Amino acid sequence: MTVLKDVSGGVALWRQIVDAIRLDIVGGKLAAGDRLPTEAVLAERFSANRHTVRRALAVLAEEGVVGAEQGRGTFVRNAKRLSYPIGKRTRFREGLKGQVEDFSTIRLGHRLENASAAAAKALGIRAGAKVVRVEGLTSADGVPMSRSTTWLDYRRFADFGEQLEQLKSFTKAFESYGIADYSRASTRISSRHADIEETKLLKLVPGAIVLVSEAVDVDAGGTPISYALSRFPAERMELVV
Amino acid sequence: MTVLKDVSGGVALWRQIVDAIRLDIVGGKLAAGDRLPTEAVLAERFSANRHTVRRALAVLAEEGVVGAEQGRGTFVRNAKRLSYPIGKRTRFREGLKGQVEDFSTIRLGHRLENASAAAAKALGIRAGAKVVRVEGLTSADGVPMSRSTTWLDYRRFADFGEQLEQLKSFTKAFESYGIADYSRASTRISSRHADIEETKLLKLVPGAIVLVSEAVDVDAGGTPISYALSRFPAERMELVV
DNA sequence: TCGCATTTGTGCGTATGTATT
DNA sequence: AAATACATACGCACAAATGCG
Repeated sequence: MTVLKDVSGGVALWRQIVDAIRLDIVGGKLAAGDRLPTEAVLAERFSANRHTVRRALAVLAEEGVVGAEQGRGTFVRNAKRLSYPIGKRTRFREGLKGQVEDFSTIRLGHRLENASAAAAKALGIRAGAKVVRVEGLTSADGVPMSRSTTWLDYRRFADFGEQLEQLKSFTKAFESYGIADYSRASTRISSRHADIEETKLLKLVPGAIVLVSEAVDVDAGGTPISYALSRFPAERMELVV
Repeated sequence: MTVLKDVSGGVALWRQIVDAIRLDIVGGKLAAGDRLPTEAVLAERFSANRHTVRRALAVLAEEGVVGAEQGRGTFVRNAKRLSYPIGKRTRFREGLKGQVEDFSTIRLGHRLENASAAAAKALGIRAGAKVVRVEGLTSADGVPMSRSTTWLDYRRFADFGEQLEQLKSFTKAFESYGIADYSRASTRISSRHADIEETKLLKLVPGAIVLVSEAVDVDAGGTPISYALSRFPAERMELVV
């Protein structure tokens, strides 16, 4: 067996520092206009060299999150983060109202496929049964906020993809099938590094973290109608229960 | 201003491969006993050299997630992940019942400190006010599952640390202050890389991802009683709403 | 205006990690 | 297994801008 002497975890220190500082900022510990601790102090805090801290700050400056001023310090420039509420009656658009000006969802297409074990279990059908798969990408004020994939039982929602493209809204598409109301049955939240496709579509740097929500919606009678897998950039969103 | 030509995201390729394969396993695409694609195929899939893939597999083997057998292939050994329920009446122990045999929490001590802006806001007190800070580490079947820090208003819960050490349970400690019932007011979920302390205590590889839950509990009258920050290893846990 | 401490900006040398061939 | 190229991280030194007395 290969012995791994490796003590670094394959994630560069500067990136961990980027994540830590950004979390302090978007999490509210540091407000817009606040001065960050000096590079020397940050280096001490993260047990890193000042160069390494400077690299992290350079990344954040590139993003517009902080700005350095020679002789004065480094300051927080932009501190906003979106909160996405999760609950019984979660609706994407309503949830983010008031937080953003503009809001848009791009439909990335739909197709028929055979249900995975996870999708089948969630929808209460047998694995391998035909399901409609719908892909979408949602942006707020031009910044990608969510990459989602939704599966629906083909027997009940054969033309869901077309309905959705026409009606532009899940709520309305469900209405066209006689579902006046629906609610969230369960949401499972996990987290991982973004894959290549997500990195590109969500405009992330490789190695960024995504929050993954696995949601099952049910109609008024409690029957599962959709199984959705949404990926949120952890650096831009937090989920609120 | 320093120009960042860097296009890599500070995450080593072998680690991205580790994460991707582990995701297939804990996500259900690969079940226990399944044979992984050959190293050559994986190398092709990730656009990496076979050396790099072998390194990733070595890490997963070290974790016990996969095992390589010469001449036969590499197989999935262990595929389980725990689910932690979040809701109005979340209690840690009850939530994980049935999923684990043994369950233990180590109290890592407590102390007095001045409330951070976040803690103060959550507890409805002024920033800088005295708060009790309690540290804990919870393990299931000997595997660390959660590292948590809880803050409480000193004026109401001066001896909470001592009570907790004696009574061994938050619920009972709250009872000793006359709080027969409490419930979850809000939970915010975010995600980031584990810091050094978390890496050590949760027995993670450096660079691993933690799910961070910021929870506020309130008494029957709706008054905030505690503000807790829990960190879960994303590779071992998921949160269920 | 000057001096001084603080803080960011820059250069260079070295060691180790990463990834490929 | 070895050789190569590049990224990461550190240590030290010094320059440049700022703010204060």
